[in-house]
Amino acid sequence: MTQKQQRILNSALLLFATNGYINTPTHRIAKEAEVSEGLIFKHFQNKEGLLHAIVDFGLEQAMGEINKILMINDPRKQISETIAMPMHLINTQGEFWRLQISLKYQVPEIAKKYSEHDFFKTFQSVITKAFEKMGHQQLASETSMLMMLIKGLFSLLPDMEEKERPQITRYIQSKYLRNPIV
Amino acid sequence: MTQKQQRILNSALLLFATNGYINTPTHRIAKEAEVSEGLIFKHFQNKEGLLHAIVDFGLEQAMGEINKILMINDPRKQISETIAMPMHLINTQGEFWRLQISLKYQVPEIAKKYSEHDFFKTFQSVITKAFEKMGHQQLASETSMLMMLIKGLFSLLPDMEEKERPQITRYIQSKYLRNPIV
DNA sequence: GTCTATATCAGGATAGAC
DNA sequence: GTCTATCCTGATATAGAC
Repeated sequence: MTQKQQRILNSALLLFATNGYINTPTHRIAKEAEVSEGLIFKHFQNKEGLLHAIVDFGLEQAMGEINKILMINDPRKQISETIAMPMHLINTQGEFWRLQISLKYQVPEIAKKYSEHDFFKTFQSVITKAFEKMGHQQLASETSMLMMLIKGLFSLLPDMEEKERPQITRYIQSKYLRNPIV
Repeated sequence: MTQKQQRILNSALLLFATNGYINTPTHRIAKEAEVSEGLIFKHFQNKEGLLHAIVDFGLEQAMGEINKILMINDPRKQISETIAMPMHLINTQGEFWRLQISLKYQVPEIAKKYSEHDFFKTFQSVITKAFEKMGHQQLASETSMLMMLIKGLFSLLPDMEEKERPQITRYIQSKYLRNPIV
């Protein structure tokens, strides 16, 4: 990975996250990264290749976080940490998650492909197993309900000030753990 | 409003909602509506004009719903109905709200402009006034919290089956009304 | 690895006839 | 009001030199 390659990735992530993938022409990325436009294509084949490089890297980083949760024993603690995950990820990889969320509306096919990524699969399985340990009845519906709420967090949090994020996160945690949904 | 004008609006709404505004070329709309491409521009000046026509109409319809809530006396009932609003709107104007939600990620400037629309202003003022009547202390933060949750519903519900939508709606209603957030 | 120059093409928009 | 033909621009992508 050369210096310029790195610069391209950084600039692209920033621009994609800010203005959207579709609304970011490659010449804009080149300008921002101070490289020639052609270089982008030499390194990443095409614009979509560039996007993939960014997303793959971002999800790989995020995997680290989810693996931490996997190692927790107390299932209630696991659920609680899972609910806090969107906040943690958005606090640490803000641009990436902004981009990630926008993909669904910009390049649905690609977003769909990534929704099958290990990261999201593990996310879901952590929840299911935790609920199982807690002895919940309707595993499937409990799980999908919580997944929904978490999706909601992913789309809400990026628009909030960082210091406001814990409030809604704690809200979901407390209300959810107090009496889960039937 | 001629027949063909109507057909253009219908087709555009459907395509915009399904594939996104940016990903829908005007010739595709023309084909779907079975009119010539030029006609779109004669009637709506440009692609953006077409979008405005669609959104203005959609929001006007939605205003009717919010006005119903305005006439309710019991503030708790008002809050409860407000939380149910995303579900009602998405059930009745599904395509339009799919589009509306996607705009933020597709044409941010336009989405921003519409976020100042009467519809959203009224929405917010209904909540504030209801909380006021209920004697809440931190009006501003209570209101913005609920607005957040409602935004979340708007982005979640379109992806759920219609019959699953009441569940999460009722969840928010019950949990929220039982003990609102501090 | 990197740049410059250029090909290609799709999509938005206009002109003019009917 | 409506259609056909056409223009024009901006964006992706390639070629070839260094």
